[in-house]
Amino acid sequence: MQRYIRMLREGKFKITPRREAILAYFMKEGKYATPEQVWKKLRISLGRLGLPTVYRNMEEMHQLGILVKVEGAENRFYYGLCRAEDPQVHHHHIICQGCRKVQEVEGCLVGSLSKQIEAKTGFKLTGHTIYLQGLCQSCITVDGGGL
Amino acid sequence: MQRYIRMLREGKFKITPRREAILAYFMKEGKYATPEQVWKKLRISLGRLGLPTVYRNMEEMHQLGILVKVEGAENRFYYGLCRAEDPQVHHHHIICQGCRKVQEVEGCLVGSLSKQIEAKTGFKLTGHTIYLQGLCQSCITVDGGGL
DNA sequence: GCATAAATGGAAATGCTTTCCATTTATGCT
DNA sequence: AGCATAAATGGAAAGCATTTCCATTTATGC
Ligand SMILES: [Mn+2]
Ligand SMILES: [Mn+2]
Ligand SMILES: [Zn+2]
Ligand SMILES: [Zn+2]
Repeated sequence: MQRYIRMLREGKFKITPRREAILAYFMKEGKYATPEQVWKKLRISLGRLGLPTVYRNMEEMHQLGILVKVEGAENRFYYGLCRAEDPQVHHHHIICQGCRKVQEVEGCLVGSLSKQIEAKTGFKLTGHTIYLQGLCQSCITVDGGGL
Repeated sequence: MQRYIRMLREGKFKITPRREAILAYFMKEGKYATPEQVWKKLRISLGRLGLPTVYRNMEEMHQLGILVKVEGAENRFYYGLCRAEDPQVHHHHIICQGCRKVQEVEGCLVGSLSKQIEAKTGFKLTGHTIYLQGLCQSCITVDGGGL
């Protein structure tokens, strides 16, 4: 938690109850969620909470590297906590299709292949985004988990 | 062209002037585009053309594997023509950030690494989506191309 | 404590995408 | 060629995730 608070401070953001609550939510859940899902949950304990506030804060946290952002089905965006030691260091994530848990995948999947890709296509690679879907240990066994 | 027409037929879709026009658009442009961009262009020559028709047809073509669908910035979706011999055979695409040209990248970037990923994460991989961004030959030289 | 810029919430706006439905059209079959 | 029929189409309206506005509240440094 302190880690993420520090990242917010470094980004010149104030530490507010709403931001702490959002961080706590993701620390506890460990799964990816939409701003609306977070809002519905936190609204209860926080009394008052605006949906735009949740959208704003989650997007800011994404910009800071605290949250991963992925496009789910149905044209909505989901966010999950990035647990890498240093989120700035390029890496990827895999998301469980059963329970929506997010897990780090260290290293870059494209790095070692980039030369080949550039040779074959004639393009110069400037960036990439990878969405890995899978099933986590517990969802493999119970087949379906929690979704 | 005939290739794509055949794919439509196999999907039980009728061959209409609108569908032919959309295919022709992508054959000619070779770049990715939003339904709205396609609509604005085709509306002129077709006289009458509904934006929902373009959305519907492009999404159907995407389902058939004729068009690639990517999320551009600003939360909009872009489509580009898939030129692989057999679109059903898994492969990837790279998109030029300069001129938006779409090009095939044969083979799978994850395939050879999947065992490693599964070993490291404990997840079982079930799928993946890769967005490769780059600069095509002509956009490398003129730095910026056409965007 | 105080000043001040940042954060917040509720309402309203945005804007991409989809739905509705009456009308038109492609296609298979006489 | 003519017909029947399910599919396709367009215009208007609706949906809906996300953003913007702005008056009020609050975190933070001094
Ligand atoms: Mn991460
Ligand atoms: Mn392709
Ligand atoms: Zn799981
Ligand atoms: Zn280019």
